[in-house]
Order: sequence, then C-alpha cells, then structure tokens
Amino acid sequence: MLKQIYGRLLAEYGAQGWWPVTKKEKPEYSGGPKTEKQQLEVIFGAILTQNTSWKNAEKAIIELNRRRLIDIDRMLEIHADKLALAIKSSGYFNQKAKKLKNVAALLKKHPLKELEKLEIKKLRLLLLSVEGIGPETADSIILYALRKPVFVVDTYTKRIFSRVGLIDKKRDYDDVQRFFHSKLKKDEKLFNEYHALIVEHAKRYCRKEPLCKNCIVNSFCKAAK
DNA sequence: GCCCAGGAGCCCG
DNA sequence: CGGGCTCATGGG
Repeated sequence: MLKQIYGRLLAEYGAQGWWPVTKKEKPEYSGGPKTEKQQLEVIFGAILTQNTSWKNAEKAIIELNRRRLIDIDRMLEIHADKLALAIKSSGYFNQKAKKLKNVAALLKKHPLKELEKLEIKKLRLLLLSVEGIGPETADSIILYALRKPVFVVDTYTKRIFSRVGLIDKKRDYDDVQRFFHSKLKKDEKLFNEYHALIVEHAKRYCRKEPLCKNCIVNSFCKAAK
C-alpha cells in the first residue's frame, strides 16, 4: 500500500529534487548535496524551515548565503542578535539564531567527515543532543544532508496516513517512523523522494480541509468520500 | 483581521 | 506521558 501510494504520487507530481537550494540543475533528483557547503546549507535550512513556510525559510537561506554565513566559523563568530536580523523572514528568528549557532558548535566539535562515518543511531542521538534539533530536524539532516536512509515524519505524514487509515494519529514520532521503516526498503533515494512528495501532496490536496473529491490517491483512502 | 506554514522546548498535572 | 503555551514572519 505504501509503495502504491508512492508510485501514484511520483507519477503525478514527478521527482521533487529536494535540497540544496543553491543547486544548478533543478527538478530531477540531483544526487543531493555534493560539497560541504551544500551540506551545511541543508543543515541550516532544516532549522530555518521549522514550522515555517518554505518560502520564508528560503529567503533566510539566501540571505545567509549573501552574507557568507553558510560557514561554521563565521556562524560561530557572528553575534546572535545580528544573525537574528539576517534570518528575520523565517520567523522565530531569536530562537533560530541560537539554534543555528548550536549546530555550528556541534559541527565544529564533530566535523561532517566524522559524522558521516557514524552509524545512524549514534548520529541521531548526537544531533538530538543539540538544543533546537528535535526528531524531525535530526532526521531531515541525516537524510538530506548526510544522505543516510531514515524516514522523515512530519505533521503532513501523520495527517495523510492517518486519514488513509494506515496509522493512528496519536502514535508518537518514533512509532510512526518504525512503521515506515518496517514497510519500506531502507533506501535513501526512496525516503528522500517520498517525504518530499508527502509534503507536496499535503499542500495540494490533503490540507487541513482536505480536497478529497479530486485527490489523486482517494481510492486508497479511508477518509475520502 | 484570521489562519497556516516542511517544530521544538518547557511547564504542568 | 499527553496537552497547552510560546516563539514570529509573510502569504492566502
């Protein structure tokens, strides 16, 4: 069922080509971040987009680029108040400024080269130890920056698949993630594309007020009628 | 004006 | 452990 829904979404929306922002080619899956700077951009972006529209987060990422702040040392040097000003468009800018500096500190202590060698479980725990990185942000970083196979769960994932009837809305993050891990092959590319498609589908049809009538997967869905 | 967006932390019972 | 609150901008 999960695989069928994936196929349907992919056929309809096409590959989403998520991350990073400043890539040259667009839509097809570009293979993900190639340079360390691109990885950094994904990591910072994962924080900036927390509970925020991608449009607003993207503006902040562009601003970070413009100010040469996609850089661990410069991120550590800049004063939090000044940083907050730069990322204003992403909302929660005071909190996020601290969060960005927190990740930068982690990356200073544990460079990407080192993190890449860790097994996923340890990597995840390390990321979760940072203030401002919760489960979804940690997994987004693991999947989209380090390109290791973890399934990212967000409010959209819960919304769509609880409506479909495959999961209970009240199950917690790790529980929902285990469900997807148990049903799908642990394939980085699949997880990458699936999560992006889920986001796209939630925006187009599976909104808070769902548009079931024209939904492209309503034949799979329990809530649709 | 209201609602929502690719969450996380903290507090409270 | 679950529920409610705070953080904040910009677009519909």
